[in-house]
Amino acid sequence: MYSGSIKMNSSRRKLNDAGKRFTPQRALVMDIIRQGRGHLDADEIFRRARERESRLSLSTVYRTLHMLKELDMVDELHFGENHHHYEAKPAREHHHLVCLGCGRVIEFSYPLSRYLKKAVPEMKGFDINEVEISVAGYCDRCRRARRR
Amino acid sequence: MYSGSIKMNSSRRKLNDAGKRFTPQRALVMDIIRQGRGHLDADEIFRRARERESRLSLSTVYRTLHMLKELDMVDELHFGENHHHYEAKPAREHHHLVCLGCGRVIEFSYPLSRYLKKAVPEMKGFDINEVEISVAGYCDRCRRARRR
DNA sequence: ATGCAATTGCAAATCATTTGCAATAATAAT
DNA sequence: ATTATTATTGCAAATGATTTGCAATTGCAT
Ligand SMILES: [Mn+2]
Ligand SMILES: [Mn+2]
Ligand SMILES: [Zn+2]
Ligand SMILES: [Zn+2]
Repeated sequence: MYSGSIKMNSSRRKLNDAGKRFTPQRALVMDIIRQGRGHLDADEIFRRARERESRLSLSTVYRTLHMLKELDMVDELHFGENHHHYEAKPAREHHHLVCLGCGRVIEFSYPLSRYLKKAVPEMKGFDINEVEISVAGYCDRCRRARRR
Repeated sequence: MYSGSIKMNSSRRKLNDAGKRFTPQRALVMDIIRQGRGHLDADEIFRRARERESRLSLSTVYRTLHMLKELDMVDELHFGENHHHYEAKPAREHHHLVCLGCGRVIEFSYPLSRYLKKAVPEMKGFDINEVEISVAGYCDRCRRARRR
């Protein structure tokens, strides 16, 4: 199903340490998220996984995504749609611009959590688990095309 | 269904100007969002509206929310759940802390859009329509209760 | 008051995600 | 290596949120 890479053993380790089993379907989903360069939704992950392993079920994809989120190996992104997107946990904090015209997702890094802690009084005593900025608008290309 | 207030006439104006009709069900939904001090989800809006007008349908609530969002009279909030929340378009830009323990929503103001435009190079040429920060974590109270 | 398009309620449809369960397979123990 | 123990899987059916088709109703310009 999926043979191996540098990342694979460390993934197996992480799962096993958490009392989880390292299955081929989980390896496949992880691989697709990593190769997909983030921002895939559950169904897209499912479709791509299916090309490689046609017996895989959508429930397994969902269950795996849950688990990976739980283990902090993926982030779940919310683009204001009614489904989520997933990306491999990135090294540095970054956020996303989503173009309402073409759907393109542009990443930018911005250490929001740090700024918030400094700048926002309501933040005192609040223990941050997860911060997400999302910006919707029109990218360069689409903006040009549309004004007129 | 709903009689009137200072806001009502301006709402009627806004709708009519946009070629929309000012119906009692729309007035009711708007009123509930305003009184509810924001952060209600569609179903909660529906339940509250129903107490006052039992024939109102859930589709009408959804259709109205869509329209109000389109006309920029409400904001749709995404708390990382699989449904949305709504609040009357606020005067000043503010964002939300959501407590994973008790569900409480704490507001804070932070002019993110301004900062982003200054600080983020990817922002050049991007035309912002909507910016949302959401922070999930544990509030003061819950944090205390939980550690141990 | 009239006419007509916009809006409504209702039921059925759709979309995203979850769940129950019996069969299968990953790991730990032999 | 074999076996036993349980987590995991696939599948089908359930759920939750939102949307849609349609005939009946109603706002609003005339
Ligand atoms: Mn990203
Ligand atoms: Mn608010
Ligand atoms: Zn674009
Ligand atoms: Zn709390």
